[in-house]
Amino acid sequence: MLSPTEENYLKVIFALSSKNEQAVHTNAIATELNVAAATATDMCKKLAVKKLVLHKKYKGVLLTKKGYLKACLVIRKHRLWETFLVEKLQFKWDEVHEIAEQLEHVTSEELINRLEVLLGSPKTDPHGDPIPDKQGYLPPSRSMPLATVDTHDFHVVRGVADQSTKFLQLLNKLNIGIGSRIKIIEKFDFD
Amino acid sequence: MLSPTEENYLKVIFALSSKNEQAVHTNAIATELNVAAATATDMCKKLAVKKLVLHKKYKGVLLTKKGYLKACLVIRKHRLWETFLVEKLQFKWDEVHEIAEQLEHVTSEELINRLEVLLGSPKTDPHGDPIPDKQGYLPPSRSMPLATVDTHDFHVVRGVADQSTKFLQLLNKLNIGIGSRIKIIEKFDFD
DNA sequence: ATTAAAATTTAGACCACTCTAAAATTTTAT
DNA sequence: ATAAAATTTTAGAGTGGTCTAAATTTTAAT
Repeated sequence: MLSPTEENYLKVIFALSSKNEQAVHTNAIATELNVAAATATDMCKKLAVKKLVLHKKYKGVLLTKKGYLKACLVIRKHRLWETFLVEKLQFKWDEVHEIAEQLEHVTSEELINRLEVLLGSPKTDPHGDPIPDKQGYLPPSRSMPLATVDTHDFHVVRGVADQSTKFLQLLNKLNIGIGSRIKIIEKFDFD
Repeated sequence: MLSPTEENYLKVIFALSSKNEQAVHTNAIATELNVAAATATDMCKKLAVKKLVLHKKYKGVLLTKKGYLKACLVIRKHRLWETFLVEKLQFKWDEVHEIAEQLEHVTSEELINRLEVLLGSPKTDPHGDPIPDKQGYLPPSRSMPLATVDTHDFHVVRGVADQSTKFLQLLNKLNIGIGSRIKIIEKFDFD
C-alpha cells in the first residue's frame, strides 16, 4: 500500500516525465511539491527500493511499469473526483483541484468504480484530460500544444496544460472552455 | 487545523462520553482506536493543550465546547458521506463505514455543504443516526435503547447502536432496516 | 582543461504519532 | 487499613516525512 505522500511523488514524476520523456530530476520534483531537494532525493530512494522508480544517482528517476501503473490509478481517481465535483456539485473547473488532491487518496477501488458509473463513465475530466480506466490504461490525447499551432487557423480547445487557478479563471473570463472553437489571431511571447 | 488523527480521537471521545455522561478514561479511548494506552494518554495531553478536552490526570478527559463542536462537524461529514455512499453509489449500509472514515477527513466546508444539498439535506444517515447541521448542532434522537423496552411491545427501529459490519449483516439477513416495525418476542441476555 | 557554478546527495536533526517497559496512582479485596 | 491488582502516566525509543548545512558530483565558462 502507498501512502498519500508516495502517491503524490508518483503523480508528479508521471507529469514531469510525460512532458520531457527523460529521467526526471529530483530538483524538479522538489520544486513541484514544494519540498527541499534533500527531501525529494530521500523519497526517490525509498520509491526505488519499492521498485516504483529507477534511480540513477545525480541523474534523476524514471517510473517503472509498476510505478507508472500506480501513478495512472491515482490520476484516474483525481480526474473522476474532479468530474464529480463539477458535474454533481456544481463547482467551477478552477475550484476543484485542491479538493480532488485530497479525495484521490481515499483507498477503495469499489468506491472509485462506482463513482465512475454514477458519472456515466466520462472519457475526460473538466479540464479535458483523459481519464484512465480501471486497469490504469491512459488513452493518448489527440491534441497539440497551442504554441505549435499556426496563426489564423481555427482549433478546438481539448484541454488546458496550465491548470493554475489563476489561468483557469482568466479563461473563464474570456469564455473559453473545453470544446470552444478558437481562432489564433496573434501570438505573443508569453502571458 | 486538526490532523485526521486528532479528529479521530475527538470522535471517539464524543461517542464514549455520550454513552456515559462521565469523563472518558484514556484506556477506553485506546481500546476503541486500537492503540497502546500510553499513546492515548499522550494524545489527550496534546488535545488538552489545544483546549479541545479537559484532562484530569488518572481520571480521564471531557470535551470542551470547542472540542464538542469539532467532533460534531467530523460526525456531520462522516454521516453525510455514508448517506452519499448508500443513496448515490448503492453501497449497502454495512459497507460504508470504513470508506466514510477516510472521506470524513477531507477538509472543505464548501464540499460538505454542497454534498448535503445534493443529498436533499437528509436528517439521518443510513443507520438512523442524526446528521448535525452546518453549525455543528446535533439534534437529540428520540429513541430508546432496545434493551430497556418491554417484551411484546411494538416499536420502530430508529437506529443501530452496534454498527460492526457483522451485526449489520445479521440485521440484513433478518430483513430489519431503519423504519422497520418490530415486535419484541423474547429477550435474551446477549447476541 | 581547469575551475567556478549549479545540482544532487549525505549527514544530522526535528515533529507527529506510535510503541514497550517501568513508575505512579487509583481501585479492590481481604 | 493495607496489600494486591488494575489502571494510567512517564521515560525512552522507533518510523515516516520533513528540514538545513555540508560534501559530492555534474555542468558550464573561460
